[in-house]
Amino acid sequence: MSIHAQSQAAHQPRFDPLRNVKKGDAAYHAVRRSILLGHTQPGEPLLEQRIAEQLNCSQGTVREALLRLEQDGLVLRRGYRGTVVSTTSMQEAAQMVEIRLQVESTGIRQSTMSIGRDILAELAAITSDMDEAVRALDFYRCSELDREFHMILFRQAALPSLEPILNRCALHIHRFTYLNAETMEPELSFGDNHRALLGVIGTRDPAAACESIKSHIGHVIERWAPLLVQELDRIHTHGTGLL
Amino acid sequence: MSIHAQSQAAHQPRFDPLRNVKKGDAAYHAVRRSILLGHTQPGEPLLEQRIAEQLNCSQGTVREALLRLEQDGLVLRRGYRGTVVSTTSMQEAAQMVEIRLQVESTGIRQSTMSIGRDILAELAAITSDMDEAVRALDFYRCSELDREFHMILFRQAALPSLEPILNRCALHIHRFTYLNAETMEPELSFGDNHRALLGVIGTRDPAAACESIKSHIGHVIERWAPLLVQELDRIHTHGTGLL
DNA sequence: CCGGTTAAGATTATCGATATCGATTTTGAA
DNA sequence: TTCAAAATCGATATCGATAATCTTAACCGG
Repeated sequence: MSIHAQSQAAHQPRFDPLRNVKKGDAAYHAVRRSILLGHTQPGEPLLEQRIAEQLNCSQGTVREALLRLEQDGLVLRRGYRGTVVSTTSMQEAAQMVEIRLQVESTGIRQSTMSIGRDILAELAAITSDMDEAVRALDFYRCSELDREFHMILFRQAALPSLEPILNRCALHIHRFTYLNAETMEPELSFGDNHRALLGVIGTRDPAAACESIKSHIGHVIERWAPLLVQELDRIHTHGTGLL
Repeated sequence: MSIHAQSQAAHQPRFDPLRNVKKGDAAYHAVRRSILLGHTQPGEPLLEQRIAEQLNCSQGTVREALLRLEQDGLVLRRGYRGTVVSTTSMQEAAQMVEIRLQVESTGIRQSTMSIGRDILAELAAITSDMDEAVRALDFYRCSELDREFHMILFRQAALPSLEPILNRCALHIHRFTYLNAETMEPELSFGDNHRALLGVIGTRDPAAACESIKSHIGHVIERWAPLLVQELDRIHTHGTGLL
C-alpha cells in the first residue's frame, strides 16, 4: 500500500504557503488517513524508509509520526522488526464507547457553563462543513470534522489531560465503525444532531446538555454500528457498577 | 532541575551488559521518573539539548522520549518554544479513576477466565518485590511495580488497544496521589491487597474478581488520596448514568 | 540429511550537523 | 521619540549517514 502526501510543496522555504505546517504532522496525518480509510490493512507492515520516500521526508520524521500513531493505538511497533497496523476488536470498541460516554458526559457539563459565543459559532461552522462533507460523500473528512467538533467542545471543560484519551477513543470508534459499516448511505441527520446539541448547550443547562450528548453518541452508534449496541448491552447486563 | 541516567554504560557495544535496552527508552524512563517524583515541577521547561547532555545521548533520542511523554500527558510540547511539565487537576484525576474502574472491571472479568498459573506466579513475584520496595521506602519503585502488576493482569484480557489508556490513567493517578499525599507512611497492606486479589482470581469467579478489584482501587484511593474520594462523590451525585 | 553457526540483507535506532522558527533586541528613518 | 523592519538568540525540526539489531539463508561438519 502506498501513502501519499496530500500536498507537495517545492522547497523554497521562504515563500512556502504551507509553512507552519510541520512535515512530521503531515506524515502523521497521511499515514493515519491511510489507516483509518482501510487503505493500509491491519497487519500490514509500515516501513520507515519507504514511507519517507513516498512523503519526501527523512526517516526520522516518519519515525516521529509512527511513534505518535503507536500512542494512538493505530500501529504496533515491534522494535527492530518493523511496525504493523493494529486492529480494534468489537470488545475494545465497546469499551471505548463506554469511556467516551463517561468522559464526554462530565466534560459537557463543564463546557456548557463556560463556553463562549465565539466557540459556539466555530462549532456551528464546523457543522456546516460537515454537511458539505456528507454531500460530497467524503466520509474521512466527515469523521475528522466530527472529532474536531467533539474535541473543541470538550476542550472548554478545561480537562486537558483527558483530551488525548477522548481523541483516542473517538479515533478507534470511527475506524471500527467505518471498517465494519453495513451501510454507507450519507446521513444529513448527522449535522442536525450536532445542531440540536448546540441548541441545548445554548440554554446553559448542564444536565440537559449531558443527556443530549449521551443520546447523540447513542444514536450515532445505533445508526452506524448496530453490532456495537449488542455488545454494549452485553456489558451492561454484567452490571458494571462504578465503585 | 537535572535529570540523571540511572546507569551509565561505557560505549563498548559488543560487551554492554545492558544491550537490548534502547537509549530512547532509558531517556523516557529517566525523564518520567523525574516528573513522577516531582523533581521536575509542573511548568518547568524541559530542553532537549540539555537533557541530551545529561543523559549522554543525542537530541533526537531525547525528542523521542518527550514525544512519548506528551502522549502520556505528562508534558506539553509547544512547538519551537519548548516543552513544559504538565499538571493533573483533581477533576482530571477523579475522571481517570472512573475510567480505570470502568476499564479494569471489564478487563479482570476476562482475565480471570483466561489467566494461567505462570502469570499468577509472576504477579505473586511482583507483589513480593513490592513488599521489599515498601520496606525500603522506595515509593517510585512501589508505584512502578503496582502499575506493572495491574498492566500484566489487564493484558490477559486481550484488549491491547485499551492498555495505553489504562497505563496513562494509572500514571496520572499515581502522580496526583504522590504529589498530593498527606501521609507517606509505608503500607504493607498494599501487597496484602494484591495477594487477596490474586486469591480471588484463583477461584475463577469473574464477578467476585470484579468486585475485588473495584474495592482494591477504592481502598488505595481512600488511603492515599482522601481528597479524591470527595471529588468522586461529587461526580456521582451528578448522576453519571451510562446511556 | 541435519542441527547449529555464521554471513548477508533488511530495518530500526542513534548521532551530529544544519535549517527553521518564534521571541527579543537592535536599528534606523520619519 | 517612536514604531516597524531587521538582526540576534535560544530552541526545535529535519536531514543524511552510520551503528545496532533481527531475520533469513547459506554453509559446514557429522
